[in-house]
Amino acid sequence: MPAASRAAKEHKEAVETPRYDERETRALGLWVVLSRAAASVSSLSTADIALSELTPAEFGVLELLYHKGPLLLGEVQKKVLVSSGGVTYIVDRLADRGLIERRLCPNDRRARYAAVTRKGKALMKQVFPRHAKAMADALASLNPEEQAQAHELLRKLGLGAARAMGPKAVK
Amino acid sequence: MPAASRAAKEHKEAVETPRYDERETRALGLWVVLSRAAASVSSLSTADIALSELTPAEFGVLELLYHKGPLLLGEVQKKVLVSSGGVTYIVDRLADRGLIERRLCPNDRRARYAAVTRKGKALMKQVFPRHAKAMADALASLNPEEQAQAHELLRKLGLGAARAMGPKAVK
DNA sequence: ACTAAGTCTCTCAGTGCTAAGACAAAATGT
DNA sequence: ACATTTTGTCTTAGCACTGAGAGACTTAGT
Repeated sequence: MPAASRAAKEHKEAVETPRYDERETRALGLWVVLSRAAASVSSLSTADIALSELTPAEFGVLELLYHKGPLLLGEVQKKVLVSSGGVTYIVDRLADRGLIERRLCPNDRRARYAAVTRKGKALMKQVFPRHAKAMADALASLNPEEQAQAHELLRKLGLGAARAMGPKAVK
Repeated sequence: MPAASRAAKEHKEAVETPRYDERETRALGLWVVLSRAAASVSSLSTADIALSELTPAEFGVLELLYHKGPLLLGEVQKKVLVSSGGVTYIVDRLADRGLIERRLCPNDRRARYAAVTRKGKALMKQVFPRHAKAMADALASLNPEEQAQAHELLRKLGLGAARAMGPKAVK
């Protein structure tokens, strides 16, 4: 963008946007419905997951490993957005129940893989389809077209917000 | 992803990826971007609120009382979606810091009002505008039109999900 | 009146998580 | 070769909640 037209645009906004806080009102309103929608859907998701005697975070890790195969704990952490201590805790619990197991990493003696056991696979095979259906039902108030629109908007929003918080990784 | 290439990709580690129907795939994908977007925006919100030495829940209660005036604790609970024990806890903390105070209810001796003190008002007066701006920035990757679309879709989604979980109040 | 049921707040034990730091191993620089 | 920095996981302490229940009070039914 040429400097001249940018300056023109800035001038224009400064002049023609007297109600500066309309932007904020709109944003706050959107943030309210966003967090409420997420909370409601999350509540349905959690309720379904609880039927399997798992917490959402446990389910998240188990499902991740089920669909992606064995992963290093650090990779798991990046995917599920939990602190490093949290990953250890969750993996401990799943391992105690025999649903996953830790494996040594041949190239790096600090690292550990987490891998779903046969028991874990059996559980997911039984539980995941029901969960998928529960989520489809939870979002059914939007028709496919609307879901596609929402998906695109939220993707954009999520990326923008993630960028805005900088590369601030979860520790 | 075409079924053929997915099958080829799976060959590596014997990961079982049964085919789910399109409705469920779409719903799961939407749920992922929804929760990620909410998490990112929430993270920005929390970071801003933390500058005032408040947790998000404390800020939520304080802001609610600031804008709506004194409310019974039960009313507060309904608005901020926290358990009854949580409301007591949060109100305790805000009251300890002198930002709000409890008041007797003339008509019902069980009930208590929570009301923002002068100190609490002063804090909000100083902090809220900055927070509003922070949220506007956090959502700025969507233009006003897109924000309006997202608002409408999320409102619909949230209402549908809330209805689906029945009148299951927070205890 | 009296009882039963409902409502409002608070208590308390328990939980899933975070943050900070410790430790070991690996990568990088010198 | 060695020192430094970085990386990957685990440990520990602590926190912001939740859930179940109790006590105090009100309301409704008889």
